[in-house]
Amino acid sequence: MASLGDLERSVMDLLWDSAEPLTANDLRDALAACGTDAKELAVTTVLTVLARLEKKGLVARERSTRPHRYTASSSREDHTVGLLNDALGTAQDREAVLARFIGGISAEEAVSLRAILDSVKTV
Amino acid sequence: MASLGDLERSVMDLLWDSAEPLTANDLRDALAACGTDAKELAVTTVLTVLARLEKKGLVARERSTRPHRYTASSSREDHTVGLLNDALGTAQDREAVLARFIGGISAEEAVSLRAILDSVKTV
DNA sequence: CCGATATTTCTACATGACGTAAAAGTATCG
DNA sequence: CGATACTTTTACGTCATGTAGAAATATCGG
Repeated sequence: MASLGDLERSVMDLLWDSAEPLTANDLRDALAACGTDAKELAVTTVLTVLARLEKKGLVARERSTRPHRYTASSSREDHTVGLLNDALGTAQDREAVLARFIGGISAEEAVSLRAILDSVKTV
Repeated sequence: MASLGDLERSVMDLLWDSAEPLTANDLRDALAACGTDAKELAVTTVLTVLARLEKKGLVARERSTRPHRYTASSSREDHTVGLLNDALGTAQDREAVLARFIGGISAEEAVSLRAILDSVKTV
Protein backbone atom coordinates (compact mmCIF):
# COMPACT_ATOMS: atom_id res chain seq x y z
CA MET A 1 0.00 0.00 0.00
CA ALA A 2 1.02 3.55 -0.36
CA SER A 3 2.05 5.47 2.69
CA LEU A 4 1.30 9.15 2.59
CA GLY A 5 3.44 12.25 2.69
CA ASP A 6 2.58 15.10 5.01
CA LEU A 7 0.56 17.10 2.56
CA GLU A 8 -1.13 14.05 1.13
CA ARG A 9 -2.01 13.08 4.65
CA SER A 10 -3.51 16.48 5.43
CA VAL A 11 -5.61 16.37 2.31
CA MET A 12 -6.86 12.89 3.11
CA ASP A 13 -7.74 13.99 6.63
CA LEU A 14 -9.85 16.81 5.28
CA LEU A 15 -11.56 14.54 2.78
CA TRP A 16 -12.21 11.91 5.40
CA ASP A 17 -13.69 14.46 7.77
CA SER A 18 -15.93 15.99 5.16
CA ALA A 19 -19.36 14.62 4.45
CA GLU A 20 -19.45 16.53 1.17
CA PRO A 21 -17.06 16.19 -1.74
CA LEU A 22 -14.54 19.02 -1.78
CA THR A 23 -12.97 21.06 -4.53
CA ALA A 24 -9.30 21.90 -4.81
CA ASN A 25 -10.09 25.43 -3.66
CA ASP A 26 -12.02 24.16 -0.67
CA LEU A 27 -9.02 22.11 0.27
CA ARG A 28 -6.55 24.91 -0.23
CA ASP A 29 -8.60 27.15 2.03
CA ALA A 30 -9.05 24.45 4.62
CA LEU A 31 -5.35 23.70 4.57
CA ALA A 32 -4.55 27.36 5.08
CA ALA A 33 -6.97 27.55 7.98
CA CYS A 34 -6.18 24.33 9.77
CA GLY A 35 -3.30 24.01 12.16
CA THR A 36 -0.77 26.75 12.70
CA ASP A 37 0.55 26.20 9.23
CA ALA A 38 -1.05 29.32 7.81
CA LYS A 39 0.81 28.72 4.57
CA GLU A 40 -1.21 29.53 1.51
CA LEU A 41 -0.59 26.84 -1.01
CA ALA A 42 -1.10 27.32 -4.71
CA VAL A 43 -4.18 25.58 -6.03
CA THR A 44 -2.06 23.74 -8.53
CA THR A 45 -0.17 22.22 -5.67
CA VAL A 46 -3.38 20.87 -4.20
CA LEU A 47 -4.42 19.61 -7.60
CA THR A 48 -1.15 17.80 -8.09
CA VAL A 49 -1.51 16.08 -4.76
CA LEU A 50 -5.10 15.19 -5.55
CA ALA A 51 -4.05 13.69 -8.86
CA ARG A 52 -1.45 11.58 -7.09
CA LEU A 53 -3.93 10.46 -4.48
CA GLU A 54 -6.35 9.57 -7.24
CA LYS A 55 -3.69 7.49 -8.95
CA LYS A 56 -3.08 5.73 -5.67
CA GLY A 57 -6.78 4.93 -5.54
CA LEU A 58 -7.34 6.88 -2.37
CA VAL A 59 -9.61 9.57 -3.78
CA ALA A 60 -12.28 9.62 -6.44
CA ARG A 61 -13.00 12.66 -8.53
CA GLU A 62 -16.21 13.85 -10.13
CA ARG A 63 -15.28 15.14 -13.52
CA SER A 64 -18.87 15.97 -14.37
CA THR A 65 -19.08 19.12 -12.27
CA ARG A 66 -16.89 21.93 -13.37
CA PRO A 67 -14.85 22.50 -10.36
CA HIS A 68 -14.07 18.83 -9.96
CA ARG A 69 -15.14 17.47 -6.65
CA TYR A 70 -13.06 15.01 -4.72
CA THR A 71 -13.98 12.40 -2.15
CA ALA A 72 -12.02 9.80 -0.24
CA SER A 73 -12.69 6.49 -1.91
CA SER A 74 -12.50 4.54 1.33
CA SER A 75 -12.99 5.42 4.96
CA ARG A 76 -10.18 6.44 7.19
CA GLU A 77 -10.71 3.31 9.24
CA ASP A 78 -10.48 1.07 6.20
CA HIS A 79 -7.31 2.79 5.20
CA THR A 80 -5.81 2.33 8.64
CA VAL A 81 -6.81 -1.30 8.65
CA GLY A 82 -4.99 -1.62 5.36
CA LEU A 83 -1.89 -0.18 6.98
CA LEU A 84 -2.22 -2.59 9.87
CA ASN A 85 -2.45 -5.52 7.53
CA ASP A 86 0.53 -4.27 5.57
CA ALA A 87 2.56 -4.10 8.73
CA LEU A 88 1.39 -7.51 9.83
CA GLY A 89 1.95 -8.95 6.40
CA THR A 90 5.67 -8.62 6.80
CA ALA A 91 5.60 -10.66 9.98
CA GLN A 92 5.87 -14.41 9.90
CA ASP A 93 4.43 -15.13 13.29
CA ARG A 94 1.36 -12.95 13.49
CA GLU A 95 0.41 -14.30 16.86
CA ALA A 96 3.61 -13.28 18.58
CA VAL A 97 3.16 -9.80 17.18
CA LEU A 98 -0.46 -9.60 18.17
CA ALA A 99 0.38 -10.82 21.64
CA ARG A 100 2.99 -8.14 22.08
CA PHE A 101 0.76 -5.54 20.57
CA ILE A 102 -2.11 -6.32 22.86
CA GLY A 103 0.23 -6.34 25.79
CA GLY A 104 0.84 -2.70 25.08
CA ILE A 105 -2.70 -1.41 24.79
CA SER A 106 -4.60 0.16 27.63
CA ALA A 107 -6.87 -1.77 29.96
CA GLU A 108 -9.91 0.05 28.61
CA GLU A 109 -9.05 -0.89 25.09
CA ALA A 110 -8.51 -4.46 26.20
CA VAL A 111 -12.04 -4.45 27.51
CA SER A 112 -13.55 -3.11 24.32
CA LEU A 113 -11.37 -5.45 22.30
CA ARG A 114 -12.84 -8.31 24.25
CA ALA A 115 -16.32 -7.06 23.52
CA ILE A 116 -15.48 -6.86 19.84
CA LEU A 117 -14.11 -10.38 19.88
CA ASP A 118 -17.25 -11.62 21.54
CA SER A 119 -19.44 -10.13 18.86
CA VAL A 120 -17.25 -11.63 16.17
CA LYS A 121 -17.48 -15.03 17.78
CA THR A 122 -21.27 -14.84 17.90
CA VAL A 123 -21.32 -14.32 14.15
CA MET B 1 9.32 5.23 12.53
CA ALA B 2 11.34 4.37 9.53
CA SER B 3 9.91 2.05 6.96
CA LEU B 4 12.43 -0.08 5.16
CA GLY B 5 13.48 -0.36 1.55
CA ASP B 6 13.77 -3.75 -0.09
CA LEU B 7 17.44 -4.27 0.56
CA GLU B 8 17.23 -2.85 4.06
CA ARG B 9 14.39 -5.22 4.67
CA SER B 10 16.35 -8.23 3.44
CA VAL B 11 19.27 -7.33 5.64
CA MET B 12 17.05 -6.92 8.67
CA ASP B 13 15.43 -10.27 7.96
CA LEU B 14 18.81 -11.94 7.96
CA LEU B 15 19.86 -10.21 11.15
CA TRP B 16 16.59 -11.06 12.85
CA ASP B 17 16.89 -14.70 11.87
CA SER B 18 20.47 -15.00 13.02
CA ALA B 19 21.34 -15.86 16.58
CA GLU B 20 24.89 -14.65 16.00
CA PRO B 21 25.99 -11.19 14.99
CA LEU B 22 26.85 -11.05 11.31
CA THR B 23 29.54 -9.29 9.33
CA ALA B 24 29.01 -7.40 6.11
CA ASN B 25 30.54 -10.31 4.22
CA ASP B 26 28.26 -12.78 5.93
CA LEU B 27 25.33 -10.69 4.84
CA ARG B 28 26.52 -10.29 1.29
CA ASP B 29 26.90 -14.04 0.95
CA ALA B 30 23.57 -14.71 2.57
CA LEU B 31 21.90 -12.18 0.30
CA ALA B 32 23.42 -13.81 -2.75
CA ALA B 33 22.25 -17.22 -1.58
CA CYS B 34 18.77 -16.38 -0.39
CA GLY B 35 15.88 -16.14 -2.77
CA THR B 36 16.25 -16.36 -6.51
CA ASP B 37 18.02 -13.03 -6.51
CA ALA B 38 21.44 -14.53 -7.11
CA LYS B 39 22.81 -11.04 -7.51
CA GLU B 40 26.20 -10.57 -5.98
CA LEU B 41 26.22 -7.25 -4.25
CA ALA B 42 29.39 -5.33 -3.51
CA VAL B 43 30.36 -5.41 0.15
CA THR B 44 30.37 -1.65 0.23
CA THR B 45 26.73 -1.73 -0.73
CA VAL B 46 25.94 -3.89 2.26
CA LEU B 47 28.03 -1.65 4.47
CA THR B 48 26.19 1.44 3.29
CA VAL B 49 22.88 -0.16 4.07
CA LEU B 50 24.14 -1.28 7.45
CA ALA B 51 25.30 2.23 8.24
CA ARG B 52 21.88 3.57 7.35
CA LEU B 53 20.15 0.96 9.44
CA GLU B 54 22.44 1.81 12.31
CA LYS B 55 21.56 5.48 12.00
CA LYS B 56 17.91 4.51 12.08
CA GLY B 57 18.58 2.66 15.31
CA LEU B 58 17.63 -0.70 13.89
CA VAL B 59 21.02 -2.36 14.09
CA ALA B 60 23.89 -2.16 16.53
CA ARG B 61 27.49 -2.67 15.49
CA GLU B 62 30.42 -4.03 17.40
CA ARG B 63 33.35 -1.86 16.50
CA SER B 64 35.69 -3.77 18.80
CA THR B 65 36.10 -6.77 16.55
CA ARG B 66 37.86 -6.15 13.31
CA PRO B 67 35.30 -7.21 10.87
CA HIS B 68 32.56 -5.26 12.57
CA ARG B 69 29.71 -7.43 13.64
CA TYR B 70 26.12 -6.33 13.33
CA THR B 71 23.00 -7.31 15.22
CA ALA B 72 19.40 -6.21 15.10
CA SER B 73 18.87 -3.91 18.04
CA SER B 74 15.29 -5.02 18.59
CA SER B 75 13.34 -8.12 17.72
CA ARG B 76 11.35 -8.46 14.56
CA GLU B 77 8.18 -8.62 16.62
CA ASP B 78 8.99 -5.42 18.45
CA HIS B 79 9.66 -3.74 15.18
CA THR B 80 6.37 -4.91 13.74
CA VAL B 81 4.55 -3.75 16.84
CA GLY B 82 6.16 -0.40 16.31
CA LEU B 83 4.76 -0.33 12.79
CA LEU B 84 1.34 -1.28 14.09
CA ASN B 85 1.40 1.53 16.60
CA ASP B 86 2.56 3.95 13.95
CA ALA B 87 -0.37 2.97 11.78
CA LEU B 88 -2.76 3.22 14.67
CA GLY B 89 -1.25 6.46 15.87
CA THR B 90 -2.62 8.28 12.88
CA ALA B 91 -6.13 7.11 13.66
CA GLN B 92 -8.36 9.10 15.96
CA ASP B 93 -10.79 6.38 16.82
CA ARG B 94 -8.62 3.40 17.60
CA GLU B 95 -11.57 1.30 18.59
CA ALA B 96 -13.32 1.57 15.24
CA VAL B 97 -10.12 0.54 13.56
CA LEU B 98 -9.50 -2.33 15.90
CA ALA B 99 -13.05 -3.51 15.46
CA ARG B 100 -12.71 -3.53 11.71
CA PHE B 101 -9.30 -5.11 11.90
CA ILE B 102 -10.46 -7.91 14.11
CA GLY B 103 -13.42 -8.44 11.87
CA GLY B 104 -10.97 -9.37 9.17
CA ILE B 105 -8.79 -11.85 10.94
CA SER B 106 -9.29 -15.58 10.82
CA ALA B 107 -11.36 -17.51 13.32
CA GLU B 108 -8.29 -19.29 14.60
CA GLU B 109 -6.54 -16.04 15.23
CA ALA B 110 -9.61 -14.74 16.96
CA VAL B 111 -9.37 -17.69 19.33
CA SER B 112 -5.73 -17.12 20.13
CA LEU B 113 -6.37 -13.41 20.43
CA ARG B 114 -8.98 -14.19 23.02
CA ALA B 115 -6.49 -16.35 24.90
CA ILE B 116 -3.98 -13.54 24.82
CA LEU B 117 -6.53 -11.09 26.11
CA ASP B 118 -7.38 -13.44 28.93
CA SER B 119 -3.80 -13.67 30.04
CA VAL B 120 -3.48 -9.91 29.91
CA LYS B 121 -6.57 -9.48 32.00
CA THR B 122 -5.26 -11.90 34.64
CA VAL B 123 -2.16 -9.77 35.03
C1' DC C 1 -19.89 33.97 -30.57
C1' DC C 2 -16.02 36.39 -27.86
C1' DG C 3 -13.11 37.65 -24.57
C1' DA C 4 -12.22 37.45 -19.48
C1' DT C 5 -11.94 34.46 -15.88
C1' DA C 6 -11.84 30.05 -13.56
C1' DT C 7 -10.14 25.44 -13.72
C1' DT C 8 -7.34 21.81 -15.10
C1' DT C 9 -3.28 19.68 -17.20
C1' DC C 10 1.52 19.77 -18.30
C1' DT C 11 5.97 20.52 -17.15
C1' DA C 12 9.58 21.44 -13.90
C1' DC C 13 12.53 21.61 -10.03
C1' DA C 14 14.29 20.77 -5.18
C1' DT C 15 14.79 17.52 -1.56
C1' DG C 16 15.30 13.30 0.60
C1' DA C 17 15.33 8.14 0.76
C1' DC C 18 17.25 4.14 -1.20
C1' DG C 19 20.10 0.90 -4.15
C1' DT C 20 24.40 0.67 -5.78
C1' DA C 21 29.33 0.87 -5.80
C1' DA C 22 34.15 2.93 -6.92
C1' DA C 23 37.82 5.38 -4.63
C1' DA C 24 40.22 6.46 -0.84
C1' DG C 25 41.56 5.77 3.84
C1' DT C 26 42.87 2.59 7.75
C1' DA C 27 43.97 -1.42 10.22
C1' DT C 28 46.07 -6.07 10.36
C1' DC C 29 48.91 -10.02 9.39
C1' DG C 30 52.77 -12.33 7.86
C1' DC D 1 56.94 -2.97 5.97
C1' DG D 2 54.07 -4.31 2.30
C1' DA D 3 49.97 -6.92 0.87
C1' DT D 4 45.53 -7.75 2.14
C1' DA D 5 41.16 -7.02 4.46
C1' DC D 6 38.05 -3.87 6.09
C1' DT D 7 35.80 0.72 6.62
C1' DT D 8 34.69 5.42 5.31
C1' DT D 9 33.89 8.79 1.87
C1' DT D 10 31.99 10.21 -2.08
C1' DA D 11 28.95 9.70 -5.85
C1' DC D 12 25.28 8.77 -8.99
C1' DG D 13 20.59 7.12 -10.68
C1' DT D 14 15.82 6.60 -9.49
C1' DC D 15 11.66 7.40 -7.21
C1' DA D 16 8.35 9.80 -4.02
C1' DT D 17 6.85 14.10 -2.50
C1' DG D 18 6.16 19.22 -1.94
C1' DT D 19 5.84 22.97 -4.60
C1' DA D 20 4.24 25.78 -8.34
C1' DG D 21 4.58 28.38 -13.08
C1' DA D 22 2.96 27.87 -17.98
C1' DA D 23 0.00 26.27 -20.99
C1' DA D 24 -4.33 24.41 -22.30
C1' DT D 25 -9.26 24.29 -21.73
C1' DA D 26 -13.80 25.22 -20.20
C1' DT D 27 -17.35 28.57 -18.73
C1' DC D 28 -19.86 32.81 -18.15
C1' DG D 29 -21.46 37.44 -19.05
C1' DG D 30 -22.36 40.34 -22.74
